[in-house]
Amino acid sequence: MPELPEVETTCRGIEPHLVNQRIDRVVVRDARLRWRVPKALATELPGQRIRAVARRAKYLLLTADTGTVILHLGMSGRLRVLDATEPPAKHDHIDIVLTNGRCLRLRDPRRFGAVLWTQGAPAEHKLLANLGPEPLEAGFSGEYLHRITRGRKRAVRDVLLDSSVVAGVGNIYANEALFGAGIRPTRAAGSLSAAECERLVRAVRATLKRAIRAGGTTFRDYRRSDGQPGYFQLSLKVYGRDGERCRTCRAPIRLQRLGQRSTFYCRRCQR
DNA sequence: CTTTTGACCTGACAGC
DNA sequence: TGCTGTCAGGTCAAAA
Repeated sequence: MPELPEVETTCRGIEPHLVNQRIDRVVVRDARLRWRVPKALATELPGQRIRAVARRAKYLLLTADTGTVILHLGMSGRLRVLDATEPPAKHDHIDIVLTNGRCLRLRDPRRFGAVLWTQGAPAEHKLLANLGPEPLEAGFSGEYLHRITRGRKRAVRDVLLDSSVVAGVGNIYANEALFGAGIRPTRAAGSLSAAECERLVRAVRATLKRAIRAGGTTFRDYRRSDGQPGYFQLSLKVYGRDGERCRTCRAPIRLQRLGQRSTFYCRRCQR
């Protein structure tokens, strides 16, 4: 469900409600997420203050006094800040209850999400240690993409989804960025010229920025932390539009299976 | 080393 | 209405 723009939107939405607040208790109704939710969460956090809320790739990092909560929304996760007295619904697995009576509540029907606790530097945590550069930061450049794709036969779409290459790009935005750059998702990554890599990097950046500005994409059931939908789905050029006409050239958008997942492209605009 | 595949889950939706 | 099959925004671990 949530890709980088959705996680960023969530991060910005919850941050003002959490920073400098003190944690009263942590309620774990179901610990069976992707990895079992550690008991340390409920024993360590009460009494601590949340110092910062940040995002790295699709992970949210809640910095407390003695450690950091690492939170991933998986495919179906959603975070909201509401009154702690609000009765939990089905799939509302975890509450971080604040002393001001509010709480951060995680709902995750598919339980592909994760909530972990680390006392060390988050960047050195096993899950974060091998992440590539943030797509909106300088480390993700055309020169970088060109260099690391030399000799690679993988489809360029799959390279964009590889979090060790670039962090936080999912299937929707990979497809949208490839349309923006005029490159077919199925192209071998190693076949891209330096100019194409530069175009692709610019397209990834532009697509993500516009999606963040629109509050993310509500394709199925994503919601912002305040319950509002995102609006970027109105701007999608190819994703989910198979059979419909290309907004640029009117040719029908193609759906193709690439690996296990769908990819969408315009045969005329993307080469 | 690179690349592909299977696995983890529930819910929404299409088609019968 | 209800059954069955398919698909889904992620990503790790194991296999090829």
